[in-house]
Amino acid sequence: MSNKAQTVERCDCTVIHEEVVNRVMGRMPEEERLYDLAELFKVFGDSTRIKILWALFESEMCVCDIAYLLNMTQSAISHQLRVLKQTKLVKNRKEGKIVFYSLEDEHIKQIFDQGMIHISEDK
Amino acid sequence: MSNKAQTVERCDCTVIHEEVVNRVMGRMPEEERLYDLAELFKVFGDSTRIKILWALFESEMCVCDIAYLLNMTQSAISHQLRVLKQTKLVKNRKEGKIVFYSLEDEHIKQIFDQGMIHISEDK
DNA sequence: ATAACATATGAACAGTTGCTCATACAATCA
DNA sequence: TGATTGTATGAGCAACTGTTCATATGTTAT
Repeated sequence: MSNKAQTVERCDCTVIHEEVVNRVMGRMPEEERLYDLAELFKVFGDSTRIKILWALFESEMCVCDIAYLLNMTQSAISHQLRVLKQTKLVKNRKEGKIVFYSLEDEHIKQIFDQGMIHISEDK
Repeated sequence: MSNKAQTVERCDCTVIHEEVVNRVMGRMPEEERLYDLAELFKVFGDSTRIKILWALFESEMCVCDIAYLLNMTQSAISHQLRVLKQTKLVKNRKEGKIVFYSLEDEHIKQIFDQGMIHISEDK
């Protein structure tokens, strides 16, 4: 509605192709959804977390094993697992003092596979 | 090979499930590919860049129009377009003083769609 | 030429991120 | 009980990121 009025002052140049802008504006997803999408990708945008998730594609693992596998500190892994848990990408299960982490949603693999395809297409 | 020897000193705890670790280790993609994947997602991990790309799904646009559409500074958009160009996600075409940006690879949309599906599944 | 406009770019700054280190917590075992 | 082991967590920090601001570049119009 008054989207246009809101946006005028920030852009320091003239709108050149108003029809295009209006059409695209009408087809953009909600601001909040795009923000959430960016937040999801932000979580994927760290190689430690990518490695953890990829490891969990194969099997549930405890913190110690993941740390060993990735050649990293238990603390570093634990911190990252917390991030992954907060964003509902992994869940955990306790067995004595050992905590096993696994994927919350196997769907993630498809996103990674799509990403891999993109990377492979680069020359 | 000597992967195991290499990694021993960093992990400050005992490996508990050696069979699991070894199996997973054997099935992990190359370090570099996982790094590249993280780099790709890192680019997607910013809502400004997500918005720009989503806009370009619809139509090629010039810098000014994108800035207006997203209610942001021309400079901010220009900086982000540079990032997207460097990572080969967008290309541009010059027409007089106007520079039109468009997607380098329509494939990206599929990654975004997968991400959107994941977000929607959250309660 | 000079002015106007679209875009690019470098410096600077605030905010964020991922790790380390020390330590706390929790479960098991002696 | 105390010692050991697996995990979690807070503080601190160096590195990075995204924006703003000022200015440069390049094109068109007068």
